[in-house]
Amino acid sequence: MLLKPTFFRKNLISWYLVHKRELPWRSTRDPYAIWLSEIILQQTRVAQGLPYYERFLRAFPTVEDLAAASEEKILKLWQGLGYYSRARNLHFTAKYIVDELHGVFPTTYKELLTLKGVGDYTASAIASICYNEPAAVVDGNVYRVLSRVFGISTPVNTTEGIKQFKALAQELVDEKDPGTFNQASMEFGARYCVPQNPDCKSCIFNSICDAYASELVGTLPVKLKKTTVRKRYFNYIVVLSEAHKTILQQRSGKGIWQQLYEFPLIETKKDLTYAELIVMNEFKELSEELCVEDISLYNDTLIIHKLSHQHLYTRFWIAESNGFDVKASFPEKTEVAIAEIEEYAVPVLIENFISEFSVFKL
DNA sequence: AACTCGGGGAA
DNA sequence: TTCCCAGAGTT
Repeated sequence: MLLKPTFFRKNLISWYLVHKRELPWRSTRDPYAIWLSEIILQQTRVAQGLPYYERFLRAFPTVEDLAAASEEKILKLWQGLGYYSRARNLHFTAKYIVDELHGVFPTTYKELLTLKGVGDYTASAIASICYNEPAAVVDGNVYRVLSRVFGISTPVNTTEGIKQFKALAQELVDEKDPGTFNQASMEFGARYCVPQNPDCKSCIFNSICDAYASELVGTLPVKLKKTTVRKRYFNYIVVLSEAHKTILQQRSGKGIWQQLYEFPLIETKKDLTYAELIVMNEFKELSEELCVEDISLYNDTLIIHKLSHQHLYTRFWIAESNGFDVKASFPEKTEVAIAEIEEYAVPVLIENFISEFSVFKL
């Protein structure tokens, strides 16, 4: 029973050294760069995160630069990447490291775990890659590889599954070069032991793989199905003044898109017709304050924006106004010159509208 | 233990 | 369409 872990460990690293991709964070052990890359790559494919990593490192070469930046600027740079709390935690932790730790990163798994936005995976990744600490990482790739090779059908998204896979990975991790082992197990899952139709016939592990022997490759890893998605109906009021200005407001409180900007929003339980919208008190108050003269529907067919747990059925309403003064009546709303609208961090739903709406062009 | 938090790519 | 990605924080 000692044979399989040894075989797995040795061959995995050999495979990695031949097949690994050259990625920018693989040519450094600077904890700032590694930390930044790991935060960006949480629940994010390498191809999607890579340009963001390059832009962040160019804009903020050191943790001091990041700490000194405004949250607005960081969120704008993060725009489109999703899971925006990562950006806010990134900023918070940068300031913490500069202000409280004299700009020096913690060097152990245990200490790294105390940083906001750094959980078990990220603490293990930084500790192993930067400081050679044998802390095993378990991400989506590792769950897949280990569940198949070792034939483990415990659901991965349960307390028991998380514990079991972490223990197995910890048992397997190379004590002498944990950083390379960790990256190898993830790379193998991402590039070879893929979710759908992996090429098992040519796999270096097909002689020891439990799932291959028992034809369970298609059913492992086991994952408990998630809850159903919630439907929401968004009506954005895009105000246009004669002075070429519009109104944006910043989302606050809990929920999606915290701190990002959007047009004034009227949310309802069901889809709204023109006649239903204009008799709503919420709409009447808004249009009165903003001196709305005329309103028309921009998108005839609903725009469906899909998030993990929500489907947003969206309509944009174009409201023409002959001028407004938001400071007095709506302190939470911001008057924005249309020419400067791209300065604001907005959700992709809003960005898509801005880039296709003719009035906003040029 | 269950929920929430984005967006995009692949099949 | 469905699945899932170099997960973490909150309830």
